Amino acid sequence: MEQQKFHINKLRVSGLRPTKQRLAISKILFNRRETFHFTIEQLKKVIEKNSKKKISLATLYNTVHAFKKKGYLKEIPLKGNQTFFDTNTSSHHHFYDEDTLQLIDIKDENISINNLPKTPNGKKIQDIEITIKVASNYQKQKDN
Amino acid sequence: MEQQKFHINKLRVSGLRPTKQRLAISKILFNRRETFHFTIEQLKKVIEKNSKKKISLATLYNTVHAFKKKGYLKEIPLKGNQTFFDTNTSSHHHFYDEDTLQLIDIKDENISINNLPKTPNGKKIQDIEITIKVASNYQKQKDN
DNA sequence: CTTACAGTTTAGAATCATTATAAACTGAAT
DNA sequence: ATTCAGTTTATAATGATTCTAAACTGTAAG
Ligand SMILES: [Mn+2]
Ligand SMILES: [Mn+2]
Ligand SMILES: [Zn+2]
Ligand SMILES: [Zn+2]
Repeated sequence: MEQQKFHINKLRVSGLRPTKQRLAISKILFNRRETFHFTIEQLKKVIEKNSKKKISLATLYNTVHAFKKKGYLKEIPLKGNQTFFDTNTSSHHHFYDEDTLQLIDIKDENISINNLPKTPNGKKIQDIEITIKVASNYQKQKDN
Repeated sequence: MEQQKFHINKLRVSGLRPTKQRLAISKILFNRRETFHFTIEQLKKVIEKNSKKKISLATLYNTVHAFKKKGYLKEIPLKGNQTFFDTNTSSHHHFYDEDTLQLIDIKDENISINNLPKTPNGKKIQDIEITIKVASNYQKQKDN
């Protein structure tokens, strides 16, 4: 288990105790080649499949927010009842598939916005993240 | 009251009975020169100021959703606990002031996105709306 | 190896925006 | 005036998230 040590160290460095729960969640979130986009509810299901001991919902919330605070996760601004998290913490854009409710990273670094108007007086831009809703054409638009 | 007739007609044409409540809400929403961005809670407060008879919260929700369905309001995709509505129903972009929690229309028609990557297979773009978060520079970024 | 304790986990309660329910009310057609 | 579908309303229900306070545990010190 080389990964194990890696995650333990990462947690220690962050001032977070490497508990069983945090390690289990770390493995599921960060032992991946691809970006992982998820809601807490989705994460719960993955945990229930992969882990024998159950982790309480409160701990899932606690841990995900702790990871976010430490910069290991990003929260994705998306309207809807549930909040999305993203293991890709760089500033980037998304397609949002309204059929499957899945986020898809836009890897193209060349995407750009032109002719941006001046920002309101005394304000600075904090963040620009574009979410492009896509769906199968024939379907009715969601009543979101 | 020319406006009154206008709103009554608009409601009738839409297949909505022109009730006292709907007329009161119509006046507040649509007798404006500027776009109005609001949450239900904000609308409730404006109503309470301007109208002697109170309108139940359920009716506010019902009416706003009815107006949205008829195309007189747009729901703005914005993360957060409360949903925003917009009297400007055209496709357009926003600044979101994180200090005041206010939406501001971007009127510049020339804004454009360049180098958009191809959409996922079999999917069509439904909507692109950009929300640019702004805030006073000196402030800490919101823990949204 | 024990002890001690801050940090962590947990079940369950609380919160809060929104939606559902079902009874009372009302606009408007007859 | 009568009638009834459409509407309003108080209230309950829902569902995601946060809070609470008690039990537990990683680890530093002895
Ligand atoms: Mn809605
Ligand atoms: Mn959060
Ligand atoms: Zn992403
Ligand atoms: Zn607008």
